[in-house]
Amino acid sequence: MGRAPCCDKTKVKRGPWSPEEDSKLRDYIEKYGNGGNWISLPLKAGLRRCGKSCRLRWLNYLRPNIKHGDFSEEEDRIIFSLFAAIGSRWSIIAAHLPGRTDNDIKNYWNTKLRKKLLSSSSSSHSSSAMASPYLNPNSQEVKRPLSSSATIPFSSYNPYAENSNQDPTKYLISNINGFEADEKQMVFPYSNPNYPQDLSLSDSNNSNISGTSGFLLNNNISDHYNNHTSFSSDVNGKRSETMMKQEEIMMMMMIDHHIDQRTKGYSGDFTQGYHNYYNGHGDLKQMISGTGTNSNINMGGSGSSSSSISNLAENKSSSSLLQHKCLPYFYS
DNA sequence: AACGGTCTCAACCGCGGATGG
DNA sequence: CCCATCCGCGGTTGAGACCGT
Repeated sequence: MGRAPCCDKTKVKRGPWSPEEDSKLRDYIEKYGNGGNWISLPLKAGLRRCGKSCRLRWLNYLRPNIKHGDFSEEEDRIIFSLFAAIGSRWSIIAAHLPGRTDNDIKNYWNTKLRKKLLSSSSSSHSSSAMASPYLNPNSQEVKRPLSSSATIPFSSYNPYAENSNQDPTKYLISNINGFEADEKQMVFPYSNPNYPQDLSLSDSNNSNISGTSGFLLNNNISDHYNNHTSFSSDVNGKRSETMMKQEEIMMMMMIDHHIDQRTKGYSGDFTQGYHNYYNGHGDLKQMISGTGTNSNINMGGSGSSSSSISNLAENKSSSSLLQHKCLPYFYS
């Protein structure tokens, strides 16, 4: 016993749209809008089409400012990053790519990007730096994090989702920065331009990407946790383990992104450290939870700090904090 | 040129959630 | 609270384009 169909399939046209139909639909919507009711629109617009078909045609093809054609590397990067964070939530991902539709991104992922991952899994020297975060370093098997069969349901993955009718990605990101969501705010891994000091990366004094030092992760987040009581009260004064895991993942993505940017044009090996800059015993989780003693993390390579850091990767194409530290959540 | 296999992407399907009576 | 209706989403399909032989 299935659900009743939305329209009489014998009375509506199906299949590809003709230019005449496109023109009728475009003219009608530009004149009257959809009137808040797609089902009744075809009749009013003089189209023998299902309302859902009209909606789809408008949203995916006819509406203004739709971008067709190849995706840029930057768009690839955003898709990869968001897919790693939230899985196949195409509409949310599309919201961060102006002019792209969820359908476009879904098709692009299924036909191109997924293959990019597969090909990178069989090559230890992938040319795609962004592909690496999705490789399981142990099995060399590619999995889709947070797919429908993922181990972490989204409701628990984002403990704030049920309290927010906002785009959960934005909500999450805004909470990382400790501020209200801002529609104009750029999505992670780009820092909030209004508050660049809150969570940012900068090059340390001795930033030689071929070895001696590296990057500083500047974190004033714990201050915000202390100062933003309404945020804290959302979770009864404490941030959940899940929330902190998410923040950790987001930070790793940001660090990866920064390293990728900083090492453009550099083809040699480099090492990537991960430790408390001053005390040598902190880690990202401590920093996020506010239990660490410092707000900086050195992302350096060899040199004076090398004895206390753990080198996570030796080759740029496979070096990724996300790969090494984030995947346990996905694969557990 | 002809054919078969592969790829692309617009369109469809059905489900879950939101909404309103 | 229940039910009907509609919307939006993610998964899937299949016609046509493309490619290799």
